[in-house]
Amino acid sequence: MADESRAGRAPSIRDVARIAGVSHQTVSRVLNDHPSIRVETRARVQQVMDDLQYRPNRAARVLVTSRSQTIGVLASAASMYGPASSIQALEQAARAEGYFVNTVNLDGTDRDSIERGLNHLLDQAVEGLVVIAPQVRVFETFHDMNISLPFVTLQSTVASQNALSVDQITGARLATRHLIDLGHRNIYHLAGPQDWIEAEARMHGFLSEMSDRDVAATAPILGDWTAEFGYYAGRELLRVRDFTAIFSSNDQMALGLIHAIREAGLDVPRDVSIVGFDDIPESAHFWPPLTTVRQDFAELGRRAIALLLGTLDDQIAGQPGLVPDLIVRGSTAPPIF
Amino acid sequence: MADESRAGRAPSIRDVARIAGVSHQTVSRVLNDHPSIRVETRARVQQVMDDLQYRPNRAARVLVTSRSQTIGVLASAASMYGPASSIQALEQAARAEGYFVNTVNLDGTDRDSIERGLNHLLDQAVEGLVVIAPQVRVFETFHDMNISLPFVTLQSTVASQNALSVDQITGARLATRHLIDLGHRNIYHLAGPQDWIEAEARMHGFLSEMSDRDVAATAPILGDWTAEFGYYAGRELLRVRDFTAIFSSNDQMALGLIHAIREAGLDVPRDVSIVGFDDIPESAHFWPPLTTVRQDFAELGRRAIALLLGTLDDQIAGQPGLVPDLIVRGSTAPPIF
DNA sequence: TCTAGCCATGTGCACGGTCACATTGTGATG
DNA sequence: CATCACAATGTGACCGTGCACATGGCTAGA
Repeated sequence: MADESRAGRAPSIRDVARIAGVSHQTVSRVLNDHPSIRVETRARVQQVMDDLQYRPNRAARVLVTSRSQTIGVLASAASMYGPASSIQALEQAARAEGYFVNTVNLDGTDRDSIERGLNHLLDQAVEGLVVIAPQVRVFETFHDMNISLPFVTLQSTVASQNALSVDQITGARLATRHLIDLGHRNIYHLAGPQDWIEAEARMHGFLSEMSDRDVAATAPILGDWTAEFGYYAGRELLRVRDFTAIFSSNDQMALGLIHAIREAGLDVPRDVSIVGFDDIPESAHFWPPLTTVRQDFAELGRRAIALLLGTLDDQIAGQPGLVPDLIVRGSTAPPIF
Repeated sequence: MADESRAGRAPSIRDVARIAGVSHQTVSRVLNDHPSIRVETRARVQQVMDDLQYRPNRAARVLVTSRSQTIGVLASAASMYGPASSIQALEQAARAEGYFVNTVNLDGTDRDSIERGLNHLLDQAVEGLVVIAPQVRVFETFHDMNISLPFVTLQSTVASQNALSVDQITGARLATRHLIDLGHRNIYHLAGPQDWIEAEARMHGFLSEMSDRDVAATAPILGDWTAEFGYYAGRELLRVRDFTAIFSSNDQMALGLIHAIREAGLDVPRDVSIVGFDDIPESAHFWPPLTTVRQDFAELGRRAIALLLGTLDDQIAGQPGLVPDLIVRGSTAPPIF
């Protein structure tokens, strides 16, 4: 019937060309801002494109150029505060550079899940990869796959060209030092899951600082990041009350700890001092407001894109990495003797 | 040099065909599980594909079929607890149905941002859209664009075929009723931003319930969802202490309120009862544990996919929508007279 | 034995762009 | 005035798949 485009297919470059009375190549040139086009011609073609509501077919373009202008993000634990913040910032940074971002949430840490996610991204012909692999397992599995694409890993605290992270050891040391400086000598550490790279780094930082200051440390407790776990761990710890401070590996567990402590009729920070990690937005309004270690997740995301796109200035590149800050609030105080 | 594939291009269906000694179409059949292929042939082709590490070119496939097997998610506020939970569940559900998911985080609520995000998804030839549009503005702007694609909107409390949401009004009524039943008569409502659909619905639910029970209501306070705001609003409210309970439109603001109340030397729930909304995982460990309204965000995400793919059983389709639950914990008690 | 019908496979084109190269016309230069 | 460079445009092939249709062989029924 209509002579425009048949079979429900969207108008193509050739439809535009025919109506505008030019060759398909000229239309392509308009599309790509080629300099050698008469203003008048460009305008006419543009007009037809608007009339037809023409939109270039990305698949066709990707097919011939093998370039997608897309960066893939492989994220595990994407709903946690840190990763979520990084992703958001990263997406914005990428967009500013003219790139698209495709995010895949892994549904597990097993090799299969990772492969599935990776395949999805490779199918999209992504040109680079940002891997948020906070778990050892994901990190290693990913590396084993030896990808030929340029990629950057986030939150993995590994001395490497393309691994970006906030210095967890320093952060943990800061937290621990703060407690020691306040006079605490019996300090527990509620760590994250064993298979999380950053959890291990924080634990390491804690133990190093304790040892450097000649304070005896008990074995850290391995948690699962949830407030729930912090609560039960707190209850357990309170059965033998042989500590005056706890350094929790994240804010949620710290919240659970405080809950347990207070439920036992004790006070934070009078009876027990608590330090968290991450500085989630809620921490400032816990009761008491939580002393914690702040990491700049957004900056991490931005740097990932900069590194990936190679637009990293020497200035930033020369920096030793992101350093976290200790935010002292109300959950820490000197111990009572 | 090598006779395999030239110019760094990945091996194609034809490379596989040549080496396996069949036509490219036969390879295509193996790829698509066509029934009429001799087992032996299939095995041989499969072997070559493995050897070459062949992976089908999605762009080519999309180009010819105009089907992408991809669902687009247009998300605003994707880092908030609700949307994030829905997205994660939705992604999993889609994957189970053999679909991929592409998520775009809007970087603003203006028309331009929405258009950019939408264009990105359309470029990917998505076959359906899930729009997480909790703000009025996003919701309306999106509808104005009258998309020809099938789509579902989430979190928008609108009576419509393709708008899915938890019943906010009921939720707000539940919270309010709980407070009234406890004996409270001076109840404030700390609402969400005016331009959020669900904030308005909750406010509406609050006012309706108050009016139904003949309890006079003061004008709600318009917040911004943050604990920070809740804190300052609390401080402000406490200057004239003319209430015994506050229903906060989300848990974060409730946290801020509790902070302010406690800082003023008062107790929750003895002096003031607080009810939140959402039941974020931390709420159970606030001090006191927060009475709040739980919404099943994950189910919402799953239903979005089911609705979009039309696999929704009549049973579910007939249901009136998701109903939230009141979770009574420690932040509410009868008022002191 | 002939033929219909199905199985297994092959041939050629279409999808919607980009790229390399060809073809004009035009003004500057010697 | 011939030559040349360049601007503006056109032509045809190609990217890697899937689809429609063709082909040949084999089996079963008339």
